[in-house]
Amino acid sequence: MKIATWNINGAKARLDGLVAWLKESNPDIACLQEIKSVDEAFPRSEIESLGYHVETHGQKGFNGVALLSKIRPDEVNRGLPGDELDEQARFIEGVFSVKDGVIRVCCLYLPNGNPVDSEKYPYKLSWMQRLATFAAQRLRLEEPLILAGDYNVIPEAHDCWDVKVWQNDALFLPETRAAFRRLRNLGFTDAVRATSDDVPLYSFWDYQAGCWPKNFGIRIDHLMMSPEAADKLLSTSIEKHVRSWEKPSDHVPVAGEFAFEPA
DNA sequence: ATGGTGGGGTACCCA
Repeated sequence: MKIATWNINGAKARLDGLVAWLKESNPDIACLQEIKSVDEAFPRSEIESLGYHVETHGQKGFNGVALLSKIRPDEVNRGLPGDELDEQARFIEGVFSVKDGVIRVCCLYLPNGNPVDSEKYPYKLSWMQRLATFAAQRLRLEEPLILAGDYNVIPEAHDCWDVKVWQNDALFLPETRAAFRRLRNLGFTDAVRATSDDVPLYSFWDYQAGCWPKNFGIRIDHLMMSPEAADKLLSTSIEKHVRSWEKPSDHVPVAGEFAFEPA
């Protein structure tokens, strides 16, 4: 079973690429971020016609997440718990039946946090605290759980092309990386690093200043796995070629192949 | 060189 995450940077603008990617990559579950669409305007029928169930948590103008799946979710939850006043659409969770039980997949779009001297950085850190609290609660279920999404976190120095450029950025500040490590220390494993050495690997290349042709990238899109999910991980892929497609997103899909069987 | 590009939606916000 293939589970993928992709920040598509606008569902309507990226529909052709999304359809092409679903046909080519054929994920069983796809977590999309930055759909930049309200639920009613999401291009649902085009995706359903490819055999996917579509669940969205949309918002006007920016943010918004979607969960596409070949198997119908048994349960769907929208919004990260812990702050009822937070109206930003950044989180959707689905529970799916598989052969030996269930898997739980959360699609998240973590706040960027820049500029760091604005209210946006404390919002990012509090969102990460809420995520850790939620994740710790979910771990007690002892289920295969995958927290997939655009974390807007560069975990380590080798996850960016030049530390000097990123050292004061909200994506790499010590407090940001410490909050990400807290997830790891709870028991979550980064799927890509579970299947690679500490070599530079990127999932995002800025549109500006020729970052893509120069390979000036960062790795900020992650699949974090509970122990029960990590036990089933077979392989991962960063689908880098998608960045060369026409009208690309600035992110590429990141996927994990898992030894879960359909129910 | 304080730039550069792109989506959303129609004046700026967000990344």
